[in-house]
Amino acid sequence: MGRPRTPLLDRARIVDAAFRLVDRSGDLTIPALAKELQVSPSALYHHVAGRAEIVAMMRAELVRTIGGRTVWDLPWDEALAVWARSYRDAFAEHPGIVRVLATAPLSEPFMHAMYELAVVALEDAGFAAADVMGVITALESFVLGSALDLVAPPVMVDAVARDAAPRLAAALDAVPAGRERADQAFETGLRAILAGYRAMRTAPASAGGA
Amino acid sequence: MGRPRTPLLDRARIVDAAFRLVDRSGDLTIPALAKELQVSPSALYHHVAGRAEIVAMMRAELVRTIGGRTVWDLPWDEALAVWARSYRDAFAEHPGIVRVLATAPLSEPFMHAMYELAVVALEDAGFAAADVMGVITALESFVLGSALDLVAPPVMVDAVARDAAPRLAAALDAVPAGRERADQAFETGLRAILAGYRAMRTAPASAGGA
DNA sequence: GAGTTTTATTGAAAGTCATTCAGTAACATT
DNA sequence: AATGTTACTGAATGACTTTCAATAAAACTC
Repeated sequence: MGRPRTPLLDRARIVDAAFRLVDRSGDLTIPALAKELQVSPSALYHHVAGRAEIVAMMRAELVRTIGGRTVWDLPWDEALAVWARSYRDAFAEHPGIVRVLATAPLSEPFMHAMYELAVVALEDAGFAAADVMGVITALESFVLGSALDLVAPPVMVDAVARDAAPRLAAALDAVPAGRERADQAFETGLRAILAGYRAMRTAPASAGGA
Repeated sequence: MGRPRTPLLDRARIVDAAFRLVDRSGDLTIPALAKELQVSPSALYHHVAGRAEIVAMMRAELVRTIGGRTVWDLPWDEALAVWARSYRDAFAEHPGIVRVLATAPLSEPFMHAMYELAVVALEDAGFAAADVMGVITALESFVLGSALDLVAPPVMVDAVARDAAPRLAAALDAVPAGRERADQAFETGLRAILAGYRAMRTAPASAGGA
């Protein structure tokens, strides 16, 4: 009892353990986290405001690793591709974190630096000022949706459903299983979006109802 | 006490109340749902197996409304656009349901009929068999990500951050707020993806859709 | 270096939530 | 009318987040 000779906790150790826990169990609870850290649950509250703050710190850590991997000096479309891939990879490295984050996502001050770089790169590449945020947001939505897809249960077509949906069954047979399936879909979508963006840049479409 | 003269609950009334609750509070708890239905929490367990089943029923209801709205007789790209918009609209009509569903999404037998129609339409339009599922999945990922974006807190750039991220601040000023912002980003991304898909398509199997 | 304040932990407790189960009274069947 | 079934209630369990007084070591003050 009482204060330990050397501190058992700090914010870094808490986030690390939180990642370990989520990667292992797919869930984040205070009792489990305290156990992982060999500490009583209430001890955590001297270092973080609560569970929500731990989640926010994990999100920040994730964003940090994304931002660090992207090189905005590349041509804009290559830079966007690198950005999207490392964004999704960051989720793929921690499967199960999507479930924890999906309920209150992103748009933290941490994102500002990253967004700033993206805005500059796209405007310098010739995108209309009014379009830039839409371009970034749409790509980010695709990335987040693809991260969800990564952890979604696979579409199963059993023997019964095969009769009702033969073409679907055949289309699924033509595709690999598991992670590779999700990777292919992601690359397909990424290529399509960037192709569309290239066309939009030369012939700018003011998004909206026009 | 005892059995009521006329039944207070059935599965339909439970789902309805669950939608009302989620639309109002953004959350789904058994006590709140029971209160909405003027019933004790334990009464619900005579009609559904548990909270997870209520969520599954809400998901099924959502999928039902999506499938009914799409017309696959249109040219493939228009059909895909209608499908994506009604998919997202279904979420937009129940903001807050994304949070409840995001942790275990879709790919139910309910989706099979819809997928089957999409596969047929795309293959008839000239997409390679190996590409079709990727095309559908990528678009679906974009739709789900956009649904998440719909309920995400807006990116705020306060006075301090304005200095650190001036171009981001300007780009945000060039864009409307709230729902319209999300709608614009969605339309931007949808147009880009479809443009990319058009370029990817090899050649129409036969002139014009059935 | 003795006394005081600050700090990092524990353990108990309150308030929520999902779920189960024994009781109860109306309905349905014979 | 007797019996069984059905649809509810209320109490209870175990898990969760969070708060707070108590404790003892560390850090500071003089």
